[in-house]
This record gives sequence, C-alpha cells and structure tokens, in this order.
Amino acid sequence: MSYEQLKLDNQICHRLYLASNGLTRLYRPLLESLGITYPQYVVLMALWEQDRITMKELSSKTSVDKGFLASLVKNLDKENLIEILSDEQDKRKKIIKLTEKAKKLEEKAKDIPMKLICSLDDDKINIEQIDELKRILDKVNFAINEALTK
Amino acid sequence: MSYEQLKLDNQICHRLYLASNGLTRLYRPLLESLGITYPQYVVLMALWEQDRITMKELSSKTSVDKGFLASLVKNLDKENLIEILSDEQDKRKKIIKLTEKAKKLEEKAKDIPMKLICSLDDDKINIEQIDELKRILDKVNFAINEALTK
DNA sequence: TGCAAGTAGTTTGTATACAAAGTATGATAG
DNA sequence: CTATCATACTTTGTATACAAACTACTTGCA
Repeated sequence: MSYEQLKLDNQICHRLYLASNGLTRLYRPLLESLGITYPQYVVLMALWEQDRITMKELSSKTSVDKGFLASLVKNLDKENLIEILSDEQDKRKKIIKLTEKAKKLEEKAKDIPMKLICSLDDDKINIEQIDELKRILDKVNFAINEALTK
Repeated sequence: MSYEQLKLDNQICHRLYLASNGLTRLYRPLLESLGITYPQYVVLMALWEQDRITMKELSSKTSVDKGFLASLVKNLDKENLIEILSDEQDKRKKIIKLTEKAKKLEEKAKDIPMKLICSLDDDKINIEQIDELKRILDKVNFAINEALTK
C-alpha cells in the first residue's frame, strides 16, 4: 500500500531541504575564496550589521544554535576574524567584536549576493517570485517558531 | 560601512536555511516515535513509493548524496528496515529492498504529514500559500540544479 | 547573608552533509 | 585479448546541526 501523503513529490519539507542544501553548495565556492564557510558567513553578516554583541544576541539574531555558535566563534577567533571580550558588568557574558581583517572582508563579501543570483538562470525565477517566496517563508518560519517554542 | 545586500533580513537563503532546519526539528519527535531519523525517513519514503531500486536510483530520487546514503543504508540495514541484495547481472550494483518491518512502519508513518501540518498554526498559513511555495521552490530547485551541474 | 533558581556560555555525543579519494566491476577501442 | 575509461558504490576527513549535560556567574528571595 502506497500513501499519497508519503510521496516525496508531495513533501514541502523535502523541497525546502533541497533548496537549502543546494544554495549552501552554490555559496561554497564563493565563500571559499574568502576563506570562510557558510555558517561563518551567517555569523559575520550579523556582526557586520551590528558589532560588539553577546553570544546570546548573536545566537538569536542568526538563529544558530548556541552550542554550534560556540564552535563557530572559536574558529572565527582562530582565523583572527573576531575578538572575544568579556563583559565587566556581567562576567557570564562574552562580547564578540570584529577585527580589522573581518571589516576588510566585508568589502570582498559585498558582491557575493549578486554573484549568487547571477549563477541562477533568471529566465526561471523573477523578482516577484522571490518576493513572494520571502513573504511565504516569513509566515512559515513564524509558524515553525511558534510550534517549536510552545 | 554596512551593505544592504549583506543584511540577514535580506537573505532568501537564510530564510530557507531556517525553514529547512526548523521543519527537521519539528519532525524529530514524530520520527523518534518510529525510531528513525529525518534522512532515514526520506530514504524510506522513496522506497515505499518504489521498492527494490539501486543505490544510484535511491540517491537520485531523494537527492541524498551517495556517500551519505551509504551510511544511511548501513544503519537502516542494522535496524532491519532494509535488505541489501546484489545484482547478478551487474555486480557493481546493490539493490535495496524493504523488509516486512519497514512495510509495517509505513502504516505508522502515514499520519505523520498530517500531524506536522496540525502542529503549525493554520491561521498563519493557508493551502494556497503552500501551493504557491511548492511552485516557486520547484523553480528555484530547478535553477539551483542547473547551476550546480553545469 | 546565604541559598535556590535562573542565565550565559561550553562541552560532549550523535547524526547530517558533502567533497575527494579509493575499490571493484563493466564496457569499449585498438 | 588487454589497456583504458567509465560506472556503482565505499571510505575518509571535515564541517554542520542540535540535544543534553555541565560550569560559572547573577539574581531574587527568605
């Protein structure tokens, strides 16, 4: 017996899984030329937007798990892309601060989003569809978040 | 200097990354009650749809990397959910075949898609949006695939 | 003041994802 | 017939993802 609802082609989650993994693979060679990996790029994007924030803030901003973030930050520190300062008021907190090297990297990174879009065939996807995708994913992510935290 | 195109909120890839990871986390407890993990579920869905296929066919059907698939299949075999037969015509090929245990599991799995949808707040997302999401993701995945294979 | 509860962050263990190199078999051209 | 190339699959190494247990510090309350 084969059930319709169990067919791979009917799974929205499988499409998301493919899109997410596929995009990460497309990013890989672009990020490799900057010497960083995809989740390191995510952390750097958060810091380029707002520097000197705590691990907790960085985790909630990026939605990267705090455990995994600890290892990412360790590697970024090893690569001299960040510095880890301790908060004098609250000694539990650590403040993550970009180095000059990381700030220079932003200049190289700024072309990556456009390069990625150009590597996709724009006949297939247009701006309106991307906007629609963004809107729907925001709703989906909100609902997922509600379901996970309740 | 902060670039608009590098802000996390402007990244379609980050929304996809969150949605994909979030859904996998929502699946986790449901699949745990069947004793399987998310990628094992993907492999089983492919086999429930079409049994007795080769590793290569299974990999292309699920888009799971062949290397990773080898370890998934090893574990599914250990759990007695599949049997691995060898092709007499072409000894390089292995044929993956569901066991009775895996066929019984399908009966338990058939309610999972509905349970997952019910765990999301249906006020937030409606059927038309899910269909639209499916359509756009198919285009995106097609374009990603073109870009990755060329 | 001092202890219970909470918070920030780390560590550990397991599973996932994937590139790259390796092994064994099959197909094919000279 | 055999050398070469291609195919199917495995192994290895590294990075990613995340739950759960842990450490260190702060807060709140008796």
